[in-house]
Amino acid sequence: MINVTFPDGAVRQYEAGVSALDVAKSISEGLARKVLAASVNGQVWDATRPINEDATLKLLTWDDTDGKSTFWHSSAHLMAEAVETMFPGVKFWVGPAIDRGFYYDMDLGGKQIGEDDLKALEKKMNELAKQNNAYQRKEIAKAEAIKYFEEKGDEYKLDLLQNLNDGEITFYTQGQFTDLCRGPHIPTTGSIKAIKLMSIAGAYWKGDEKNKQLTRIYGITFPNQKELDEYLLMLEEAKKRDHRKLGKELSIYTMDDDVGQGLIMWLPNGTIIIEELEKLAKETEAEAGYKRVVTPHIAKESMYLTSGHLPYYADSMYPPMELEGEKYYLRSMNCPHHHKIFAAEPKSYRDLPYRVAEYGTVYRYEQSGELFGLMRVRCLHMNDAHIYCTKEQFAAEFKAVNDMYLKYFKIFGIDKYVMRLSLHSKEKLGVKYVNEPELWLETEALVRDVMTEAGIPFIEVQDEAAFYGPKIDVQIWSVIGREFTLATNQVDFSQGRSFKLQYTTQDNTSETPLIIHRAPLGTHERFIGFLLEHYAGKLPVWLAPLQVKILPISEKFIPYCQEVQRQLRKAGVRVEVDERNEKIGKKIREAELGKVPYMAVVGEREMAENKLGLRRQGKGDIGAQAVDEFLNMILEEIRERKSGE
RNA sequence: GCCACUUUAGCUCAGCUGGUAGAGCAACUGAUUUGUAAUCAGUAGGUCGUUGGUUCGAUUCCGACAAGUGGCUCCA
Repeated sequence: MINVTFPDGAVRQYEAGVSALDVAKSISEGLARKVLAASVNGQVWDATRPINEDATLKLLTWDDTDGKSTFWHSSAHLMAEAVETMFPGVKFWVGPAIDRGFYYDMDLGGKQIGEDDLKALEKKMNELAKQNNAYQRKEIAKAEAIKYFEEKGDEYKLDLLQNLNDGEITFYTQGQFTDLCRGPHIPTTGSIKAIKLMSIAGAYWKGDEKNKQLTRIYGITFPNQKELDEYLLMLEEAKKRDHRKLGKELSIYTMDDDVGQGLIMWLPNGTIIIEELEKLAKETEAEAGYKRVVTPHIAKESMYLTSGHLPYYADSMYPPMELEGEKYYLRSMNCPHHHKIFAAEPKSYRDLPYRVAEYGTVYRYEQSGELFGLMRVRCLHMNDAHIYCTKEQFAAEFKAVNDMYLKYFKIFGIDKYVMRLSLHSKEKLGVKYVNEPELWLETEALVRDVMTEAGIPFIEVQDEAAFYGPKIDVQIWSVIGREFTLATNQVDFSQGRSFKLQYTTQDNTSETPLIIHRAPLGTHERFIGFLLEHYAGKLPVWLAPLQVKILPISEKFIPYCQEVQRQLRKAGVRVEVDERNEKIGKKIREAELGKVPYMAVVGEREMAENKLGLRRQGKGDIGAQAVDEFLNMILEEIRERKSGE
């Protein structure tokens, strides 16, 4: 007999060799039907795998993250079985569970598949699921495994086997399909009741674009149809707040084939948002001791050789223009110009920290397939600044930048993000990163310490640094789940030396400053794209392109409305009168759909009492108010940059 | 850049197996002068992304190119 300890601390005795599924059955049949996998001594196991020793046991169901991912991983195998049935000779690479569903990468031997194939595969998967086949685990010797896949001619699984040893190799079989897999899996295919194959994509083998491209099929499954329907509905809802849709509906920006891919033209509404953001940045930066500068969008090749952009970043730059025997590049970053500003006049330690800020326009030649609405474009406006400081000043300056983020995030109510310490990768020194192994480690430690001391939670990721140093990136997600860096705070130990930037110390010697590159508001493009989604288009009053819409009940009240408009405009409020010959219901509806924060209905009563019949977007009628009373209220809301709800 | 898909009026979308296109909203005109999420009527608007090919005939079939979308690689 063995002792099985449950999450609540209860201990029950079972015969050795009992499976988690048996345990579940001993509790209730209903529970047994729901069990997908089990956590045995903290490891996720097949629910059917025998437990031979004392163990702590947690039964995993659809409600557990590990239960879901086991379910999805098993679904990937089910899909593979369907694929193999329909396309004999297919070779498989890997098929993991992901945040939402699963995928499987495969080599279809040059065969192209399309959406019709997905439908056929779904149908096949449903048939196979109904067979209710068991997922059977088998431990297997390496030699035998190699033999199996050699006979099958599957070089991908053979590649996987290279890194595995005897004793850690298992095969899983369900129905007619056998796969090299560490598991675990759900007990039987029958619990997969609702299946949706989402898309086909190319995926480079091992994620390297020099390798062959495999076919990847994404799918998702659920234990019942209702949850699948809900999931698909949720995706539909998310699309409604997609910044590309809102950007069009609210006339924020436009693009044009004749202008070029990834080149945003900001319409008047979008431009208002830009100007408000810049106002916020300029106020904040002035307060924090930054000086503003303005620099050109191009520079000669020589500067980008000095900066390291041409050796390390050339792929992301537009090709040069030649004139008068010189090559000029459109800039992809503002830093070199700012370094020249630093170098323009001699600096002493008394001038440091020297902080220069510019809403800098940069151009990046992003590959066409990477462009994405406002989030990934080829011309961007960065909330850029560079801080030149001594080593001693670094920690305080770096922290001050982090505080600036947090201050901004509070204003915008941004709370779903991850701070990421992006480190270099040793293998790519001299290729992607400047070749200074010691300095990398030193500055990475410096940043790590600042973050730890400030008590700001962060994660560390290899091979994500800038070419000139490590950075803290703030990661956010678009409504369709794509991850982006919203803001960034970077250390640069390299360009100061390349540009021979120096300051005179107290001892009258020369030192090279450390440089911080920072963009707490990221770029206008990505930040506004993010804000549109974050607010679902319902921007707070201070950012709203149109803040108040005055809606006359009939044309008799237009002169009064225009007078109110004059008053509000004089105070700096963005206001318009809906003078159209329409009924009030329609004017309200359109203002609501246009996401105008305040609507002022004006009829006989309001005009007689010098009032406005107010509505708040999304909330409906909030009662009548005197014009100056309303003006004071909205001015305060704007001044305080209140977030609305 | 690579894989898959999409592209019809300003917007959202119909258009079965090839016989040169339709709706709703928006726009314009007129009527109505309106009290908290769509007043009624009329008018105008499209060489069906571009370009080759197949065909008596192409929005429809095939190819190329462009842009967009979902991924991969890459990134603020």
